[in-house]
Amino acid sequence: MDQRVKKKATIYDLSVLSGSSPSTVSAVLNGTWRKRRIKESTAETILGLAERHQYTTNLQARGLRRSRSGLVGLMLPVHDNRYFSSMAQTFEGHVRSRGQCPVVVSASRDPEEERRTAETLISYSIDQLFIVGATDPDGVHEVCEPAGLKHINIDLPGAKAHSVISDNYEGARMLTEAIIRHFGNDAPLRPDELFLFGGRNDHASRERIAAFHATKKALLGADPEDGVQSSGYSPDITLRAFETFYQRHGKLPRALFINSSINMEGLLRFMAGRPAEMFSELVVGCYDYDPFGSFLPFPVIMVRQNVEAMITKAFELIDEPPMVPQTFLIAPELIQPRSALKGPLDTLKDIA
Amino acid sequence: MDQRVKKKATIYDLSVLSGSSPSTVSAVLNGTWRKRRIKESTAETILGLAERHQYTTNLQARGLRRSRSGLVGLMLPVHDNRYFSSMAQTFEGHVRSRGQCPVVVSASRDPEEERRTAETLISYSIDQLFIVGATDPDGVHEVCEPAGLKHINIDLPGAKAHSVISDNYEGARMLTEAIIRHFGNDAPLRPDELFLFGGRNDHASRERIAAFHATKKALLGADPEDGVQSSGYSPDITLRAFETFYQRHGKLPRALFINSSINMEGLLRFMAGRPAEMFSELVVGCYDYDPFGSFLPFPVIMVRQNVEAMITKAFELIDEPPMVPQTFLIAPELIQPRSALKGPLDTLKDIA
DNA sequence: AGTTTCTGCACCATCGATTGTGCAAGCGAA
DNA sequence: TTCGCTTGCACAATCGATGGTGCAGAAACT
Repeated sequence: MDQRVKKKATIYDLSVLSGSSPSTVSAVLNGTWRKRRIKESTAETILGLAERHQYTTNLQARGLRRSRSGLVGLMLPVHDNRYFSSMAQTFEGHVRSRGQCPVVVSASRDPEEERRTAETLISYSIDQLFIVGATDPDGVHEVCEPAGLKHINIDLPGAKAHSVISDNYEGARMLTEAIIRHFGNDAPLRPDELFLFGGRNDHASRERIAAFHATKKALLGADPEDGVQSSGYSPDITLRAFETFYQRHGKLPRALFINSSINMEGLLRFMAGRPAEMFSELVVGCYDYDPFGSFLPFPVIMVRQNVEAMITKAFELIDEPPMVPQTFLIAPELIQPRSALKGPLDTLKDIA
Repeated sequence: MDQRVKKKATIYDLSVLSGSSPSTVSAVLNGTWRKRRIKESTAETILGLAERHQYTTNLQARGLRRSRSGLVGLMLPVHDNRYFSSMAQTFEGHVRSRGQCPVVVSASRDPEEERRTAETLISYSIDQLFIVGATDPDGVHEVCEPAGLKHINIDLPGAKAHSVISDNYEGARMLTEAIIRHFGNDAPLRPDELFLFGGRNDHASRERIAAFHATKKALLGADPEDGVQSSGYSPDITLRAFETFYQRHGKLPRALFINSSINMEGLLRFMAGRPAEMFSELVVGCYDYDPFGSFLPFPVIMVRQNVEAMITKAFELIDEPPMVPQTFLIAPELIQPRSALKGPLDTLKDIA
């Protein structure tokens, strides 16, 4: 009946089998046949044959002809992190519901890699590109623009394309305030007891650091110079920052503002092998939400960025972009310690 | 100089500009020009023009002609989980180092979606497909086989394609033993104080459950019937399982074997809003490693599956597959509480 | 000088689908 | 009967790159 090891059926095969021309077959299979005034019975015949012979469209051929592919790209800094992986999860849902195919790749926060990755995706004629947390969004823009690829920045803004980012200043303000207030009036926090770890010189870090400074000053009346330890987005560099701090001061601060969950992993590394009691008085604020991180043995106040809202807004913008590049802020949410929130996985059905 | 809004340069454009034929241009650009005895100076001219005009290969056209795409697919159940996201991260590294383009998609543990996703990827002529944790690996195989697509199962085995999975039995044995031994001899664990939560009727769960039973019997001398609460791979169903248990017994077990980090999130949800003291005596073993999970306020012994080894083995197998489908076991590793291990992100460079 | 062997490249079919255009047959109206 | 409109489809160019084949001219050899 069917050919077994044979190659896949094409419209030409179906054309021979049905006695119609390839163009007719094509029209029937891609749904434009009514517009082309193909008889219903002809269509049925062809659809039947397609079914029987397991026809599937060669999307590379279609893409070549149409010069688009049905692929929608998401470029992440990294996969292995709950913030970005929830981004990927949410993104996939949106893309699928539009009948397109999501493609998720990471570019390691390397500007060079970011551009190469964008170029590769362009070579596959992807239809849209969502650029998350790029180190050099405008560099990616320079690649997308001449190719006519619609793109949008998420999480870290660029100057040349629309951006949807979380309101880092407000989030960091809330977080700093929550950390300070957590101590109450019995043993109030002193300005030199609250430090920020993590971050580099990107827009998000700058905003967060600015809010951190401002809020400390506003609520604690002062803000020593050395309150910020940049340590990039690397657990190990953050670990070393903690070790250095510890060597110098003989202890950790009473309170920490940690710039991201990746930096928080640096704290974990610092904790490993040291006695749990060393951290029993610690209060931590972490910009990013991780369900497990929320249940550590000390209070961890977290900021959850509203991924769903960011992605939704990004789709809106990419569909009908305003004339001039704008940046949209999405309000993040303060999460109290010991909170287990629902995430994108909760929309999937599962069986026991 | 350059055209700005103009379409992308093609080999035909370069052909005109250089005075060579398209096939010569093609050969030069794809590196086969020595084989075709193209003069070095001709090649240089063309490469210069390509550079100047920002030529990039249209990979859909190449893919159509060659009937492969340079894309390598990874199909995950979900993104938003450290096990799978580390899989994605590791996979990307391997694919990139081979000069190909990784494509990561998730299929929600839905057999139907899994097959559809495979079909879509096939339509793009992907070169290889790595199928991770599929609910119906053989269903996916049925789709890949006739298309001649090389594929391999990871994490959950199939009968029809090679599989690389973690040694679930041994992992669960170690984990169960570690949980039991954690109690020492002062207040040794009774068989009815250790319960397993999570899992469904898949190969991994079955192995783990079998090892759980066997080890309980071996070390504790008995194993009550109701020691296992399946709750799929869903935090919410797991939450309900804990609630039900709690209602029935008025307390949690002293010790828990949790089938995966996703189920562990169900425990988090149970913890949320309940006093921390309720869990102060708890000992948990979790099959899966999550750095934050390792530092919860009670001892959490984890099993880390060796993702790097699994991916490496999978690439070996997909490159030169043995004749008959085989399943390869990769030893997982027992992780003591409060461990912050390095992960795939640590291979990336970062700046502070 | 005549023949063979290289060099260096051009020609052209091909991958599979899309889409603008053209045209024959059928039908109704004049 | 003839004109004109509609119906239903076929034709053929096209998207961009690839690779088998063939062929001129130069070089090497007898």
